[in-house]
Amino acid sequence: MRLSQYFLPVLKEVPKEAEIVSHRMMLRAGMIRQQAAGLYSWLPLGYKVLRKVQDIIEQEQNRAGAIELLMPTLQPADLWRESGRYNDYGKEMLRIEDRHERDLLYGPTNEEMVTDIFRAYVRSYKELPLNLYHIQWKFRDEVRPRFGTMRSREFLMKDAYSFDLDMEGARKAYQRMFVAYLRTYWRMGLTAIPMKADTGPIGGDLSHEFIVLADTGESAVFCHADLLDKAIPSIDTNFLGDLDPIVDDWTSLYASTEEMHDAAEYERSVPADKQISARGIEVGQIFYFGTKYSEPMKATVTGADGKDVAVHMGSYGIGLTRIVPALIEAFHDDDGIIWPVSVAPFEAAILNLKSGDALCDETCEKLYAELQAAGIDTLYDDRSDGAGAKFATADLIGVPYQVILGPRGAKSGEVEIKHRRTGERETIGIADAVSRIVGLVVPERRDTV
RNA sequence: CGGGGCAUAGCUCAGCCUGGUAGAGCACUGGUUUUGGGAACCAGGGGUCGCAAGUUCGAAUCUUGCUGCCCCGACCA
Repeated sequence: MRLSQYFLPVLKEVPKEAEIVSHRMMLRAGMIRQQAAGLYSWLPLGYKVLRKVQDIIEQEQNRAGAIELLMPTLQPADLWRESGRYNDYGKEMLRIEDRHERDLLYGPTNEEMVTDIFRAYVRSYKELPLNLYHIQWKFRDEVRPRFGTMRSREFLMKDAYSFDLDMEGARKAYQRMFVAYLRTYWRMGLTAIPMKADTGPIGGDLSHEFIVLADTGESAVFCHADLLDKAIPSIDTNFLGDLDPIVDDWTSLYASTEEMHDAAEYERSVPADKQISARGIEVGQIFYFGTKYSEPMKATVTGADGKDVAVHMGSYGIGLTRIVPALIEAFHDDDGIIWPVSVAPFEAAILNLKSGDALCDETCEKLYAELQAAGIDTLYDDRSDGAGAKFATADLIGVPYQVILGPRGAKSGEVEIKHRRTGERETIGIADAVSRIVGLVVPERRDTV
């Protein structure tokens, strides 16, 4: 993309409403625009990141055997009356009436609707297990939305729902999502730790929140330090096989959010030099809830013994519009964002320090064409601005690798490659620049391991 | 939902206390000179001072009501 042809409204000054670093940087980098409290437009740069996050989530959900569909944002109130939640949910749920005076609601979640789809078509235990997911906009009328898209009223969420004949089947479904989540966050460059979470009235141990450690996190968390560098299940993990060893390994070390924290157990099981007490951002939750919806909504299948049983369900959420700011909280410095390659809006940027100079223009055009031909998602800063402005913009929007070319280099046949994350700079012959960028970028995509 | 605060140019803000022709920096337009870390100079354009009522000869400024937004807390399947 040529920057002169793009829409990238970066801000030099910080809008006063932004408090935390990710919110400030999303506004400054021209990623989002607030339209009302808790409502945001995603501008091109922000939307590009959001799409990359979505692609990774879809790939890993599909790999784990979940099947994608799409349910509407508006739902009939009657479904929620069946489960009893229409009255229970409170003012967080946005209620709407259509022209025929039918009660609708803007969905805050989709258990009822997916259960309705399931019960309409599935009759036999032979059709199980089943896991259906979608990625759709949700709305919760938060009393106090804040921190930009970290806690907005309208938000994009991946929610998966598993259906199984019994508790044991549901446990396996849960484990598949557990492993898929480990891979999903890792692919985005995030270290997300599964922590014991509250299961409410259901009980049991089948609920985890996936937490990214960050100073600005909303909740206090406690965990064993070794969880921070545990190996991630590989791309050839067999999701139809036995996942117990992986899940057991990850859940054998102490990790808990504040609500479930057991201080005595923490002190007893975690050596003092391994104790991590920090703040964290919840970027996902997986949850087994049994027959909570299948019973009242009569989502049953006929078992091998000829008897009808209510299916055991679980739900598995990832907040996409929260992951983007969480990534920024995890990866930034004073100059701006530092995107991991796998979610970066552009993988490399070419900075033409003297647009209008014939040799600079010609060399940059050639590099741009070659990088694109090599499959690198490239931003070419061909604006007529000064060098300083180009450096500042590139650093702010966080492109992982900058290919910097000025009149000096154009003459001597060299470019400078700046690594955004480390600040490292290397000078390299122009002829070698493209293969060098490919060599740096491709392994960091994390899409083949 | 309790408490606090803010609303003036696209952005950050001054002016308000003590009523009298609406300002600065950045951004934008034209021009000249620049060009390796958000350039300099010259000349321009841009405002129902959030909305409504009131007080006054006169309101950005004082009063009342409303709306929107932010911060702290409570809340967060």
